Amino acid sequence: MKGKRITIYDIAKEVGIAPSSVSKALNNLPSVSNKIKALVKAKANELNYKYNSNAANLRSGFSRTIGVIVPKINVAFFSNAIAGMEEVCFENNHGLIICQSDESYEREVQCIQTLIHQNVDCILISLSQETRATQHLLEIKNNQMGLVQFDRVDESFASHRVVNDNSHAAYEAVKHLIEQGYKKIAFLGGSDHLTVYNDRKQGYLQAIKEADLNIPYNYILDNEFKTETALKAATELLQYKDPPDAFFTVTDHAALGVLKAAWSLGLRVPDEVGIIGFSNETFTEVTFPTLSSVDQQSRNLGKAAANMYFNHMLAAAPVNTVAQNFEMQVIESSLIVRESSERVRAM
Amino acid sequence: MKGKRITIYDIAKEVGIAPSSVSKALNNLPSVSNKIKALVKAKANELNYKYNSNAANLRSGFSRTIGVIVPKINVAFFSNAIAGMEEVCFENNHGLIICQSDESYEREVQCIQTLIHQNVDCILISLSQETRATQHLLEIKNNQMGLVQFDRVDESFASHRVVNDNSHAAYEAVKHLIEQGYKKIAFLGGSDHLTVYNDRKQGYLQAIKEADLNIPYNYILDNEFKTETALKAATELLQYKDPPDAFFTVTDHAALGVLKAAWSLGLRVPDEVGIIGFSNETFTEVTFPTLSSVDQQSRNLGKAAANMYFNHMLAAAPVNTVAQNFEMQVIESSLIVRESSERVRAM
DNA sequence: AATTTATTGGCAATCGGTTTCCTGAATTAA
DNA sequence: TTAATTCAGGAAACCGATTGCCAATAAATT
Repeated sequence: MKGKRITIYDIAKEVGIAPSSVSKALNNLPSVSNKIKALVKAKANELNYKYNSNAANLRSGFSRTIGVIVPKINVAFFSNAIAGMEEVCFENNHGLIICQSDESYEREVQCIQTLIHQNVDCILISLSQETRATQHLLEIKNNQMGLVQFDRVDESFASHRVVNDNSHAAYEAVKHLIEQGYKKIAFLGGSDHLTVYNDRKQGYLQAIKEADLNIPYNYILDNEFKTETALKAATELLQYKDPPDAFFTVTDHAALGVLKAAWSLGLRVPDEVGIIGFSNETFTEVTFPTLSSVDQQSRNLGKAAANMYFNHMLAAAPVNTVAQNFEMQVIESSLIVRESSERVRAM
Repeated sequence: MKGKRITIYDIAKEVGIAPSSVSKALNNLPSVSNKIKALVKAKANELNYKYNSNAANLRSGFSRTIGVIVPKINVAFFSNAIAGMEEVCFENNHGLIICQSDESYEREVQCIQTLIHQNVDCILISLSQETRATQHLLEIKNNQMGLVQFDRVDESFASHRVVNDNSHAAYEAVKHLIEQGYKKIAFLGGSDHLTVYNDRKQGYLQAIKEADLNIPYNYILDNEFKTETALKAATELLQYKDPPDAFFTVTDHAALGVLKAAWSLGLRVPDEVGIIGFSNETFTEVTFPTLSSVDQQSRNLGKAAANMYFNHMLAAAPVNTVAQNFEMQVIESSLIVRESSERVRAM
């Protein structure tokens, strides 16, 4: 740190008024005349003054910064969500600090510590795969900071939330498969302690039930959300004497695994095997055939999460801190029908 | 802001020593005994003390935070680079603030202002498409903050830099095409004021020249880095009476466009048309056929950019501020050969 | 035993805005 | 004209950690 930074004291001296008045002028407070305001602003500009948010934050208690913790920053869903958050923060003149837990509970706890030290005003978090406890979330609240859970949330922990309509989206997806004439629809799920995956499973089950389909129990698998494992699982299922004629998977990566399995077994998609994945990853548009998927509106979800803070927590006076009621927003997903699930009308 | 935050004063009172000693103990400074250190740390833990970085930063001048500005956060290359930076920052106990310029010069300037206000110690930046001037970069230096340009850099502006070996990588890619027997290799480039794209073009040209191939000038196009435009351009080129037999494109998206063009014209890839893209996007693995591409080691690049600060700027005493010599690191890319460029040995 | 040298810990200033309280002047009301 | 009310702007405390300097005690040296 070398060169002297321009401060409000420098401006005050130049203009010939008190530092406190400079502060008031720069913040457009009413107790200072327009003439002075203009003078101060002009001089600030002239001297190329940069206000020091550390100083301001220290005094005011607000950092005008919010933090976000995601499992993986380079997963399309999360990076899009972050892009949305960043947009909203920028509009509201707030900074955004990003941390990734790398799907580790321990890292997640560390991230929260870091953000507490940084004194962020609010934390937006999507839980890691490993996370079961919520002790660390409690600490956020103990430090008087805002908290918004998004996507991978713990429903038992009271806080504002933004989630997808996972169950309903899955229901629609499976219903679409049924409408296309598929009757033996297998399910490849995720870690079942994560509600996002579990909700998708419920949606699947509901659609199956409504259509009164008879699905063998071994068509319904958990923990098959990666390409490789899904490839293996699908290959096995498809070689049964009574194989599934369609797959609904909780991730696009799993859908890709199924596609590869069908391919290597010489089965035609969608004629002999229908496939729908989840998340609408970029690659779903370029596989052969292209993969149907559920689009989660991740960018909007991110915007909604950030707005949860700006609309419901920043302004809101902390009146009834005891009987708080938390907002819960559901972002609608939409089914993107591509080739892998649309049978040519040759029934 | 409600509940009182625990400060070093609280700890001091409880332990019965001065606040300054608490600070020294917590920072492991030598002028405090181990006994006191243990006492202080135990008490800090007990009281659940969180240190306030705003206060510390204000006094010390360092924020232990670095800022990164990228054109788009949700582009695989950048989100991976950011993931790498985040990792390095985390290891070094620094925060990372992320901003996106959205390919706009104006936004880029605003991002820099924001980061200056936040008082970050260093800014890592990859320039937007629109950016031509570097006035705003100068301001970073005027504010005594570190600056590292990465990927999309302005070579005329003196600063630390981390880039890919774009030219060489392109050269290798085109050489590979030539080795596969392609003779009429077209080039789809990017905005030519960006050195990254221009370097790739130079590498292409060099390989062409060395092989003494005769390429019609209209095979070499700029500003064709998106899927749609590349699709159109390739369709046109492929319908010439003397069409290209291969394409080298500066992005994978353009490569995808070419693939689609070949497809719709009924041309077989790689037999009749060879294709190599750039960036190794996720989707290159799942197209039909799969796309060869250049992997940029984006995560490593991000780590290198962040380490540039930790290794060369943080420790380095600002001795010869005038005759500074800037580090320039080149990250090696590697060619990933997939189906789209590997002709079955049927020559 | 006396004096020099280390070691340990405290005092107080400091970073740069923010905010409360207060004063003197200007405006309005009586 | 005098008293009451506004209003613009200033003085100073404050946020919480850091750090240079100093004092007191302990240790080492002669």
